[in-house]
Amino acid sequence: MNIREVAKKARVSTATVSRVINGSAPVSEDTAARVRQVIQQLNFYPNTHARTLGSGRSRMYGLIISDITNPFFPELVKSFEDIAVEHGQEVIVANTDYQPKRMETCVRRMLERKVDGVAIMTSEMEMGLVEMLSLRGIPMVFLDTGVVGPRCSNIEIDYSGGIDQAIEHLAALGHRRISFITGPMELKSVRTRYEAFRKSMERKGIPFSQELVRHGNHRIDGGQAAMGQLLQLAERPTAVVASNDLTAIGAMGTIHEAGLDVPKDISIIGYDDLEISNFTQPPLTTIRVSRSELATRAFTALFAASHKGESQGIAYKIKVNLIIRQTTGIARTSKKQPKG
Amino acid sequence: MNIREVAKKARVSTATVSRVINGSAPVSEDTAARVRQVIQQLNFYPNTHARTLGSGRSRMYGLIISDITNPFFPELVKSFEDIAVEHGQEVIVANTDYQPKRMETCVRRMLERKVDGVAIMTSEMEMGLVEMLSLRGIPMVFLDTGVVGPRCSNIEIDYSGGIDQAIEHLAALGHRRISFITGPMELKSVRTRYEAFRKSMERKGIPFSQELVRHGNHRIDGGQAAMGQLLQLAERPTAVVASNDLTAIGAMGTIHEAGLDVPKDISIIGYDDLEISNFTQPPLTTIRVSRSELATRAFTALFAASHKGESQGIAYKIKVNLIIRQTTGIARTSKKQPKG
DNA sequence: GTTTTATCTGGTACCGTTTACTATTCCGCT
DNA sequence: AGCGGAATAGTAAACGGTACCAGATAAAAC
Repeated sequence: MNIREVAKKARVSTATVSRVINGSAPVSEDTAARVRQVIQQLNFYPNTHARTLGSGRSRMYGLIISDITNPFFPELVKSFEDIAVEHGQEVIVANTDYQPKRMETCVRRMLERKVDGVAIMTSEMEMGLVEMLSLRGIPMVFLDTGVVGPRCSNIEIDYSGGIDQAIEHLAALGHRRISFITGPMELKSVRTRYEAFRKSMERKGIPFSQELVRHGNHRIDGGQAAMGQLLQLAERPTAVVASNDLTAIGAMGTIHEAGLDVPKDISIIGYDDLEISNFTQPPLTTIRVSRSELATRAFTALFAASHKGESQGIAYKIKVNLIIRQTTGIARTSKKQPKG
Repeated sequence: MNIREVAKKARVSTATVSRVINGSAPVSEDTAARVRQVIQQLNFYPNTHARTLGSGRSRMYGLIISDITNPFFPELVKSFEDIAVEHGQEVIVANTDYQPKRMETCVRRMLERKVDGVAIMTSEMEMGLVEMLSLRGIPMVFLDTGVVGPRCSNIEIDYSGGIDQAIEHLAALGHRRISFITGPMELKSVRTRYEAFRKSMERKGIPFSQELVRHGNHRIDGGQAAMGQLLQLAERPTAVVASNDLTAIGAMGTIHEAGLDVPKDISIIGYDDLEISNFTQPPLTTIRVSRSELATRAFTALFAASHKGESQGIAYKIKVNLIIRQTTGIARTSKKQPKG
């Protein structure tokens, strides 16, 4: 079943069938109707590979993420796919598994499949790879790299703004001893958050001490471990800001196990606002990063470059906002430590 | 950059280059080395679309799931992808969003992309579509449909076995008043679990009453709502079995909000064993369905059919097992109801 | 020494579209 | 009537590989 059969049955040339399918050139209403009917009747659908080969455009975008298993990503993937399908594009996704090295495999897969553009939504990057794509004129969009150039857009998440809101909120509740649990420090976005935390504390005139900082891995177990260490402190924090929600969830678990209460003994703030964060016990106060906005921006940038001939990249900035739920409360006056 | 350029530079024919790339026919070590070097040097990688068009095989499998946002699926997707890549295949995934109608779009996308096989890991099905695939000789593998035929395999999850283990466990703890919260009853797998629950109760000689059954939607909010209703009961259950983990998590939330304790007042058992279920407060007792086993089986079935010419489908059965954590405990003697 | 066989290589017809480039028809206009 | 130009439709050359067929060479068998 191919375009030739359709053409024969509709008594037209393959070119005309192609024109009807793509609306790429005017076809008289009579012929068009006839062709459409045959297509329907034969249940014909064009072979995308042949299409790509012939036209040079695959109608596909690549989406590179760190790990589909990290709850931050599925929502992003879904939003991106939805909007893509709406615009007649397909999406192929690839995972880097947090390894910058695997990024190469991902990019290569994108190139082999001749994507019309690629959204790189991971923090771990290899700048050399940008070149591979850029060289071939493939539109790109990044997260937090800051690079914007021809066919290369960037989306910047206002991490600092979020941290500011968090510190502000905690300060208003009387917290002065605030911990921070980071993610893997290799990631730029993690360092950004950490730096933002320091500066924000400084700005608020809250004493910042290295002893209140612990490193996690952006997974639940990392949060648990880090919180474990913080609870060992002679004077433990009254509030903890975590680099992401999973870390915060892990921290909460450890606090509970230690027989302490959130938020009575310790307040917690996460980052991301995963869907489950609304259903933890108690529901997590967190800084929301809208995945759908992220997806929309990424798609828009790509679409502008690949379909509207927009050659200059765009620099977006995404605002985040603090969602106050029930893991933050008035600072416990530290005069009495149940566990000292 | 194409195979012709490589051929020219290596002073061989395109056929030879193709042979070197695919190892499809013997090539002398000298020429092969030369070709490989040129490929390296030019950083050449073949165009998959042209490859597919020429050979008729796309080296891609389709994976149809309900919703990537449902935490059950990402792990499945990942396992499936990993094993596929290991075998030189790629994966394209499509979501049905739980709508049987959208299944058609998914299947069509698979056909357009000429996949070498498709794994349909959703419960919502449209048997007519099987025909579309079957007609074109595309290998398939299903979840819980029971259909096995030429190039059509099936994986059956032993839902009943899991429910049996759950009821057994609860009975041993002295529970006699056990609730069940279902998922959307349109799904076969949901009905199977429900039926299994009834039968298992009967077998154990525990009185089963319709009033103890509530319907959820396999999402957290459904579990919350259903649990809310159960708490209204004059005599409320001492244990609840949920059709999946999300439902169980929702139910737990409602119980907490009502000022009751899990498992002291009410025991809870989920189904699936999501990653987060290990980190709820308290960690959820649940019936584990191994996603990686599911993925492996699905892939194996497809691979056997598409690469080993195995024409007869395979019927797999996957065992599940109860993971006892901390949401189940000794049944509270119902003499006193705090909220009556 | 000739035939057979195996190994290696080149030539080229596909695969199923798209897209120049042409060819035809039908207008309105001078 | 003759002409220019839309509007339609057809022809055929790409696109970048694969795979079949055939030729050439070398090794093996007789």
